[in-house]
Amino acid sequence: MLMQTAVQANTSRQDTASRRQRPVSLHPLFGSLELIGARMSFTRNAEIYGDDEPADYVYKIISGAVRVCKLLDDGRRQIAAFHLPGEIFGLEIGKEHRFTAEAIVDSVILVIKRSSVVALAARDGDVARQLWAHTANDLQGVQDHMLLLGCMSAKERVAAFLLQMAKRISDTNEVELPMPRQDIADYLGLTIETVSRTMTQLETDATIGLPTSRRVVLRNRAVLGRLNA
Amino acid sequence: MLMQTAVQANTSRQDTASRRQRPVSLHPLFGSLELIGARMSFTRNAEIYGDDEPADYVYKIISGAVRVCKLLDDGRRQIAAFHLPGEIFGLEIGKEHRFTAEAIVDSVILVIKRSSVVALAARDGDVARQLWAHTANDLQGVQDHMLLLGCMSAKERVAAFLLQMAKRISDTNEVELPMPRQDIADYLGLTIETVSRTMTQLETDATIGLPTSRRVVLRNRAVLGRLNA
DNA sequence: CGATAATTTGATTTTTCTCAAGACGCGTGG
DNA sequence: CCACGCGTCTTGAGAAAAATCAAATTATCG
Repeated sequence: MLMQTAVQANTSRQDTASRRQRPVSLHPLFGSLELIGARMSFTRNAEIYGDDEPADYVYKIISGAVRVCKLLDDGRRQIAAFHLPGEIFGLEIGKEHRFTAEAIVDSVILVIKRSSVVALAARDGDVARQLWAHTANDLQGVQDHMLLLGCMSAKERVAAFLLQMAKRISDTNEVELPMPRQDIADYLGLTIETVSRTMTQLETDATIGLPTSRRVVLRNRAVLGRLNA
Repeated sequence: MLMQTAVQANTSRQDTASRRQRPVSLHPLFGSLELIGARMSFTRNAEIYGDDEPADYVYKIISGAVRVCKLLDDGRRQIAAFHLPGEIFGLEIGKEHRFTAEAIVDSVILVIKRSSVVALAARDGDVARQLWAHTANDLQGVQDHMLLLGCMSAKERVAAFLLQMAKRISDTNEVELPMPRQDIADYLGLTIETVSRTMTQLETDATIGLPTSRRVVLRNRAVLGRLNA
């Protein structure tokens, strides 16, 4: 259940006054969600919701980062997506979540009752369309990810990942990755050693720079991009 | 453009009278589509729609089988999904298709104007929800596929594929696969040789039988299922 | 400063791919 | 009816990619 988990993980909840001062998001549908959601804090590695739990809430990241993943019985893990501030996750059409969501770093997350969003959609066709659009957008993301997992070499996967993160996090040539190597590995369908070696290799190529293990400088986007095609 | 492709591929179109005799599908939303769609025939390997073409139509398979795929510049191909009779594909929220759809075998397909479905959704909230549900269902399929591509060994992928096809095609222990080995390989992110070898190995194990290369008998579902976890 | 977690690196094994060739199935025409 | 050609499938041998196992190095935090 969300509340059990969240309450355990929650270390502080902003009061209503501080919420009101926040600028409203520009996101078409979910801008108004700030008004009906509650902020919650999750510490690093805290579970936000679990696989098979009721999907009674929708989440929007205020700050931090989240991984959405599935853990198989034998310990193998696939990370389906990373989410960053401003993004919405956990919206399902079915009754239950199909994946687990965890905070990658300490995160503040807006938690909205799903029923209130769905009720809004029932009255307003625009909102209904935006729910559809949101799911369609998720679909597109997973489809792109599928191409990566099905077609690409380790080097291509890492390159595609770095380009994607640079675009999403800073849209510059320098990124601070919020997630550890193991998360990157589980996202890309590789082992942590292969991710590490590939990064080193890209650095040796002078395709990227690695001031620290988490900080990446894209030195040659042409090469990184060509690795995709 | 659909019409260019489809008209080329189309060899016969049933007349209105014969369409009317067909039983209406039980699918909640799309049952009524029979009334507003046109039947078209596509020969084996004919393109139904192409990547980046306008997504002006939605498709429902009457008979045959379809692959939805993407071809990369360098010739690598990823098959995102197979579709079988009764299933709907090609529904997009954006203006253009993001994948290519091709007939795997000679197929008869109902072609429906997207605008007529979307117009219906604008008036009827139930229909709108069903469009959403359809996309959510696609999402679920791709998510499952992602787990397969990201986590599983060749043997596990083939086993999962065979179980899935058996369930969808006949729900018995014997299946006639409509697609060639190369399609299976491109679906599973493997080479044709690895698929072939894995099939042979499963047959040697007595886990499956292979009366012909396309016909598969599931002899030991327990073993096949355990390969998934 | 020490303990712990995260990352990198090395050596080796396993898996899968690649390249090559052979076998099989099927339809066509002799 | 059989031979031929063509597309599909299987099999084998060797190469390449990535995984695994193990250890060293680096960063982080109290």
